[in-house]
Amino acid sequence: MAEFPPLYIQNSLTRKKELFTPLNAPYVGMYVCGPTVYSNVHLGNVRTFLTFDVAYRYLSFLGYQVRYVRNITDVGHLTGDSDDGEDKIGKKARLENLEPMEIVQKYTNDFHDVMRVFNMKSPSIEPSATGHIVEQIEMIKAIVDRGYAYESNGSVYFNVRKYNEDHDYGALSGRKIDDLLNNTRSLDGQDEKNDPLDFALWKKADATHLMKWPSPWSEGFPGWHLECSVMSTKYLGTQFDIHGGGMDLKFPHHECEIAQNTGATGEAHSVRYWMHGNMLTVNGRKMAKSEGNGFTPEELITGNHALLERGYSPMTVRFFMLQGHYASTLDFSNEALQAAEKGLDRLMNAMNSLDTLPTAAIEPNAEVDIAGLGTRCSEAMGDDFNTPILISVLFDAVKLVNSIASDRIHIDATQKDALTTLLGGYVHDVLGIESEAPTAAGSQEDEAGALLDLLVELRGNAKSNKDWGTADTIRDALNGLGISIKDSKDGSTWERD
RNA sequence: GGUCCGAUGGCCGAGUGGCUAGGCUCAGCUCUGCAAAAGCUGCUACAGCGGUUCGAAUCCGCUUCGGACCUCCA
Repeated sequence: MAEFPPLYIQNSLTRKKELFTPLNAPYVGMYVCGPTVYSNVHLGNVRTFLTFDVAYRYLSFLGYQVRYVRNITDVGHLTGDSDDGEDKIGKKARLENLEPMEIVQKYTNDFHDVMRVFNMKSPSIEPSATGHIVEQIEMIKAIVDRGYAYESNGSVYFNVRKYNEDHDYGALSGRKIDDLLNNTRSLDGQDEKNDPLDFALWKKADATHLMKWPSPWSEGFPGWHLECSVMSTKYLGTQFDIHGGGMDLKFPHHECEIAQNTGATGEAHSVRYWMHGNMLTVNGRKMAKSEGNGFTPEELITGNHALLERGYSPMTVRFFMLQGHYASTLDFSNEALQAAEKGLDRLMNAMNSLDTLPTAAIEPNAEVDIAGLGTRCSEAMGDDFNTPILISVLFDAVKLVNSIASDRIHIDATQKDALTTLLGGYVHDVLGIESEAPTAAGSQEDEAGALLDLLVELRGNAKSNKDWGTADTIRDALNGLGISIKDSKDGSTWERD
């Protein structure tokens, strides 16, 4: 690890960029709030998971052994904060006429498909809320024992005011409890709570409720915020390194999480670095289902959506998102996607030409500095995972590769290896960018490739005979099939558009 | 209403006191039978007003516009 520059992370809790020092190097614990599986994920969700996928990849790249925990929320997420708020899963089950666990399975499968399509690494552990009901009940007991929660009509609520006397409720989100109180809207059906600020740890279920479990207080279900406190503690301990999630979870979800953990143990902040990914916007507004401006990855790929001029590949979208920093809002537009598509194409062409790069036995250019490129790459990532800067350095490498390929610059075999390792490491391992394989099956692809090679060879012969008509006929016909020909001094090559 | 954040060239998007971000687009040139690809060159911007400073896109103040959170949200 010594050869890499230090890693700095913007910590939402302290609002400072801090040197990252793991609690127990070389181990790193990272918890990320996963999806509530009651509907298809949209592109905005994808952005957050991409942010932490890259963090996971880079930490691993640095040599850390990362335990990456990302939960599945399959119970407890209510449609509103009032007492008659319905569980999102239960509601969807009613609407789709399915068992709640069928809903959970259906959308969990969808989520995993999407993660795969965008080349996200699987987390080390993917726990679900329903699998940890016992632990959640235990944590509620601990919080009650410490006096920070109370029972009311079979439900249990967290006592925010009492907690705030001993600790700082609002430390993460920068809120003052009195401001919160003054600005809390009056919601119906909050009679059970002593204070509008209090939030549910356990909710008593009515007779029609589909998902419920026995507890010391009632047949019911856990509150939404509780699962993350419980599962992060169970798999990463009461203190761990990184906690991530979307910006919109900062309050109240993460604030409540801190309160629960602190309330249950008496120990202050259990998370050392809080990271929050910013929102994907459309025409300046947050992409959200309620706005009707969200689209699913499938719509994105097919282009079958009013906002999309045409389809874009998952890698194009991945690359597009990585060209912005995770902490900034990123505005979606067709123009930006198309620009990213071309840029990615240029990057991947350079990657593909690495194998055939010529190496000169003599006089490699002195100014070629592969190690320097590598330093700039790791410095960029070390500065709060600054992928846009990393990509700008990678394009310098692309320029170098192209110059070598066209004999303008010479390198030796050692430098070629270093360049190949560098690009492979940052493009594939860190950024998770892969070439998008043609859809054709392998053997057919081989056959087609052989035919294309033959056509290119025939065209080469025609060119040698200055038979431009034949040469252009072949080129134009292939262009019509979506295959372009590139001529160079050493001959011609083909590639699919 | 409260809290916080943002405004960068034709477009997207980094950068936070002096030094070329990068990608895409556009124009010219080189190479090439032509084209494509590639390379080179050019287009050199920081919402407005005021202040601090030898020097500000970058710090401070005000103004305008936009957004997020405060309710479920990645």
